[in-house]
Amino acid sequence: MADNPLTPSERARVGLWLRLARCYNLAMRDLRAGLREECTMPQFDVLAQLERSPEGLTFSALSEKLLVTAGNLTGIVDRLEKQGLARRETNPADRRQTFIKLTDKGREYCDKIIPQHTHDIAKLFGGLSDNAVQNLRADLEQLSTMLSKQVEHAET
Amino acid sequence: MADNPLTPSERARVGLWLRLARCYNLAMRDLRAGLREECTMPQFDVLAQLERSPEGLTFSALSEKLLVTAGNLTGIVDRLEKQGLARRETNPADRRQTFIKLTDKGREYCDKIIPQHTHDIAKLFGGLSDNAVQNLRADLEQLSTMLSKQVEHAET
DNA sequence: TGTGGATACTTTAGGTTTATATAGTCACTT
DNA sequence: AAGTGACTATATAAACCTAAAGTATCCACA
Repeated sequence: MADNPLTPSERARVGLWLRLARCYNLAMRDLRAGLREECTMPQFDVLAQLERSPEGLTFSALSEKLLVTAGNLTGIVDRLEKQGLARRETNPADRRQTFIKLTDKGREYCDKIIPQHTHDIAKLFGGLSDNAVQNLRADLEQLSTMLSKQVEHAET
Repeated sequence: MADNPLTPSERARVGLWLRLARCYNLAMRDLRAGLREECTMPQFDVLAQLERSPEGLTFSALSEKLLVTAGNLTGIVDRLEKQGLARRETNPADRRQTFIKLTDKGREYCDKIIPQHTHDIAKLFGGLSDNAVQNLRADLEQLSTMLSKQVEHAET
């Protein structure tokens, strides 16, 4: 059994990561249950992005925003298309690209489901004071930009 | 287009959730890459739990700790068993229960891979000061207990 | 001694995710 | 004008994940 020079500083960072993951999973579980019977979480994420971009979004744009691989989006968009909520539209100027857009039905659907989901989120985090929310939000904003840099740097 | 009474307070909570999810996904992506070729993240999570419990863990205990459904664990443990890293052991006192334990090979494997993963985490979060880590860790701890209560309460 | 209810794991069906491979398209170079 | 390399979307296999239904076991109580 190799004696393991685990410094307090390392231990604290592991603890940070475990708690971050736990919060994410707890919230995810609750919010998924709120959407159930409506649509899946990844499908909702795509719809919510499309709703903000009436001009449509390409697979790569969605991929960056949602931190999901483009290969993955193929299937999600397939299912949204099958439900009549979204549609593909090839870019005539660059036939490699495909714009994904909401259908009218998809837009109606968003008008219903986005406020509902927003309400679920507000309720789930309702136990925090507005002040605590502001602080945590700012800290996580800072953390996410740090992580972006870190990951980007590690790739090179 | 229904005009949408989205209060600043709600908006802030949605922002908190989006940033939490973004941090989780960024970190997950990086840490998964560090484990690749070794084992998958869910398999690692199970191994790390087993390593702390030499007496073994039941599916339900693992399910609670990892926030993963028991049905899901069946497959993960199957794969660990196939790799010779873990084994099932029926509880003679209650034959409904199964203890999952590390094999010797599994223990050796953990001795190697856990410190490596710990190092990856420490490096990924290395950009934060020890102080910032402590604060964020405490805030997330508080958030996770609040979410647990909230979810539990919602179930009733 | 049954019998009903609870518990523990497995199974099934539908989705999601990653990694990898493939093919079409475009821009730029030679 | 053809070739190279990069970008975009798709296809596939293996793993993961949830919810819900199914099976075996245990326990309390009549």
